Amino acid sequence: MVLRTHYSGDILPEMDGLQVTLAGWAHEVRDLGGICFLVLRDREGFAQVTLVAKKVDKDLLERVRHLSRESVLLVKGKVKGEPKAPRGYEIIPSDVVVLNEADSPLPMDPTGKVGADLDTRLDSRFVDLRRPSVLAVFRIESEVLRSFRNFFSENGFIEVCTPKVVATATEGGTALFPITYFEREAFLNQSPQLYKQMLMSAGLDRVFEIGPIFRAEEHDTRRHLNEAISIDVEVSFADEEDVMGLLEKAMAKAYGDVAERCQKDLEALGIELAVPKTPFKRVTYTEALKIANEGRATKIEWGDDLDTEAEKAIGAAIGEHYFMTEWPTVIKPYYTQPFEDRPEISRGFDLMHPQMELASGAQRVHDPELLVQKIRKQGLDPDGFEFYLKAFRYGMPPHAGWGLGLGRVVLTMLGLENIRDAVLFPRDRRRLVP
RNA sequence: GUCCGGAUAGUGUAGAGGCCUAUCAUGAAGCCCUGUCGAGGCUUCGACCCGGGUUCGACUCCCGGUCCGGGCGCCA
Repeated sequence: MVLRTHYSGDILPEMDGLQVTLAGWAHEVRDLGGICFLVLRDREGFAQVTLVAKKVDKDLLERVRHLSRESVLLVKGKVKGEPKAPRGYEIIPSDVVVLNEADSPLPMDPTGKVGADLDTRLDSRFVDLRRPSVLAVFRIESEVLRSFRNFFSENGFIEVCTPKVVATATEGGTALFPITYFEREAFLNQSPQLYKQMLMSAGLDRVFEIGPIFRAEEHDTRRHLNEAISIDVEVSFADEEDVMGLLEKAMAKAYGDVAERCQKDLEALGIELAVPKTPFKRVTYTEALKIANEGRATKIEWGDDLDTEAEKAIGAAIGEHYFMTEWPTVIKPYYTQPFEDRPEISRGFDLMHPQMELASGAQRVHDPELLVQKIRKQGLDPDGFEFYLKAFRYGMPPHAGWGLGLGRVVLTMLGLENIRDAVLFPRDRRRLVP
């Protein structure tokens, strides 16, 4: 049985006289003596509950006056259209039921009158999220997810779920979290990459997955976490240009959907969202390197990965979303297809926001011989990849795909300062709780 | 990992050897108040991260630790 009849946001001044039951938290009590205002907060906003001393039951007034902030309440009463009240209405209560009392003092101030450090906020995330501007980020994130799912659905994709517990450090390179799997050692997967590819051999043709990835790197920055949500896509009989096209369309649609459907949340954040124009610019690695090396003391050599300074310089020069293409084959993973006529350059790409990398993808190697060769070249043992390589020997179509970080999409979309602001319960080098 | 900065009531802060019995806001408790909307007024409560050192005296200076923030690194 749902206790409430309406959210605060559902009520309009025209509903004057209607009997309603609201459920939520005691945001504030303003006692003026002869009149007392209780502000009830729920997910959709605030409702003012007005108690006039002379007209209301004495016990009820005393109870409301002594409510502890953030106690959970049921307010039964009548809607009264009232121009003096916020949003043009107030509730004249017949009863206020305390469902659960909140302790005092609170671990942080949910009204936002007094600030709190990010660390304090994350320690008490359940209170932090009671602030509309904090909740707004996650409603927008929900809309981004909805938008991507719709986009994939409209484009003939199958949504899949691949295992997060895996046997081997499949891709090499990045550090994995080891776990105990009965009597064996296992790992938390760093990417659904290999599984997506196997599903191409299976003939699923177009798949996407939205799920967690885990990286045991000891990075300590505003844009890295050890657990992240990846939006992963793989498409058969397609090349890198095809999947870049999908990615930029999906991104523009996500921005468009948020701009259209999350106006209240954007307002709460004070953001006017500009939808990026498609197609995004294509910048080759070689061109980007030229920009990065301008006026730089220690030049980056062709074939080296770009450091943070370079990424920022290029981002500043381009000023909008762009794809970085034609990466040197040596700095891309083994499953990245090299150009047939110029094997030193690959069909890998990154989707960049001026501030940071958002996604990375490629036309994949589908020839098993070449794949084995490239695995060896990367210093890895093909025997460990047998479960994966097997899928390439019995009819693997050419395919391409990408992986996009959800947190970074939200972070850059909303201009947040820290990836931790875009994740409900972030996991980093130090934080494992809550 | 490394460099820089920081740690003061529940929360956010001021104070830079004795002025500290530590500032302000918020909060909590109480009182006054009939239209508040960050209500207002009055009273009360509540704190110097840990360990060592320097000094007559340390919240303040020095050393070490822990934790936090930022930059970089690491990040197929």
